[in-house]
Amino acid sequence: MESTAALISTAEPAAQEQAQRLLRALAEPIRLQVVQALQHGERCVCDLTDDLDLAQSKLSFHLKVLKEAGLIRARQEGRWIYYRLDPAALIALQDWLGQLAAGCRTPAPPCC
Amino acid sequence: MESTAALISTAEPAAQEQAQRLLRALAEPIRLQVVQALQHGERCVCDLTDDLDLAQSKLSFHLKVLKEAGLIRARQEGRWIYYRLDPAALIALQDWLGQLAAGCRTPAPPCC
DNA sequence: ACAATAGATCAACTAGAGTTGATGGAATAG
DNA sequence: CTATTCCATCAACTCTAGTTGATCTATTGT
Repeated sequence: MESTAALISTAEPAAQEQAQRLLRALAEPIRLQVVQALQHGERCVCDLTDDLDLAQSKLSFHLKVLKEAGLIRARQEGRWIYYRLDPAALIALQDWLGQLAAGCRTPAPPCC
Repeated sequence: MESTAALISTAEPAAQEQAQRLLRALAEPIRLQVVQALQHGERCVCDLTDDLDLAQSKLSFHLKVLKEAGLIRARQEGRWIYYRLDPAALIALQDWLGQLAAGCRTPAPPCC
């Protein structure tokens, strides 16, 4: 499960797929809170359950989604598991949005 | 329904709300296709139904979601309605992601 | 006025994502 | 070894978001 962050472009279909995965992962209230909670550094799951006042099972579910999307990474230390954001994923999505925004400055085509 | 694109910041709760709305709107396959189809300029609904091979009702539903999120804008001309991307919304989301990415460079705090 | 076309809206249905509570595995403490 | 803590996983349930087909409004053409 390595980072595919670099090759994002609105043209390539693989890029669209990655953008989609990142967007779907981020587009959920709890997962957005998790991402914000990780904004300033690593947190273990027990910290996050306290911070966000979530059932452990629920948090674990959302962490898995974020991890599979490539947005966060896990590191085990003793019996704790520390999660952290992967900036590359965020930047990849940022670039993808930038390309979209850049594109819509061109003149409109005629219709029908 | 004016643009609130400018005031996005990961700190403010209003910013989180806007980011959430934009993310939820983009995180759907058909809506992502619509956004891509609008990438290079305005299109009317009839063009989009052809381009994406969608039922008119279905497309209309997704256009409404995108519009309510502030990602697209509509313009009527005769009996056609032209939709276009709002670059400000894309850029706002882009900035929001940039702040997240910038934050996760700080050192990790201790746990438990 | 009438017919035709573009597009929005609505109600009923469907499917998938998220929730919940319980169980299981791994690491540590005693 | 046993008990405990941290976390992942699973099955059953719930609920919201998207789909579908029909209907409604507005605009244009004849």
